[in-house]
Amino acid sequence: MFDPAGPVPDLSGPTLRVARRLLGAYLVRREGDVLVAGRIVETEAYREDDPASHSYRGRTERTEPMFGPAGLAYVYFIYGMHHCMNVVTEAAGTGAAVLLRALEPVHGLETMQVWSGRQRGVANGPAKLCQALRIDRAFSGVDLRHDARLYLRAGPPVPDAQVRVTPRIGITKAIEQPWRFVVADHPEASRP
DNA sequence: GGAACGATCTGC
DNA sequence: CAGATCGTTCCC
Repeated sequence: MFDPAGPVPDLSGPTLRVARRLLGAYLVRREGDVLVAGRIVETEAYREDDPASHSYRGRTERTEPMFGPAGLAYVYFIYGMHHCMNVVTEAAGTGAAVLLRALEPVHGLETMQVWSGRQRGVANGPAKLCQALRIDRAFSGVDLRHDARLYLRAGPPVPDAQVRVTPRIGITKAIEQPWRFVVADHPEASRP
């Protein structure tokens, strides 16, 4: 089980390695007395030299957090109705991040069910996990290492034998890059 | 000012 | 596989 006062995960190093390393870490959401947490089981890496990345064409108001220090949140609004959340990586000045695509609920499942309006599969998708944790653009730019309402905590590392690497999902550029990381055979992953 | 598009999800 | 639905970006 996650420790709400435990250490922050190691977010240093290249984006691909951070995306891999974030598997098994906990994303925690606190709203007043309510605490909700999920274990990260699916991620995707987005680098600055990557045509599929929002940072590829330089800084904009929306993507500004991507160019901040590792550990910031980058949350964007997509398709007129969904939010997706990233963990920013690399040194300040470099635009890169890791998209969180699925969580395994580990605390506050009932709250996630209410917040997401679902009974099952509350966080098995990038937009669904934002619903389950009530994350929206207001959180873009917060420091996930120190924020009181949304933060990361280290978890037991996931062994290599349990990690599957595949191309990223839902993009139209750089579709061949195997930059998606999934905990193998995990029921909460958005896809095998 | 306007148009095209999108790191999704659901339901047919 | 089409449709929802609107912020962001880019071009005029």
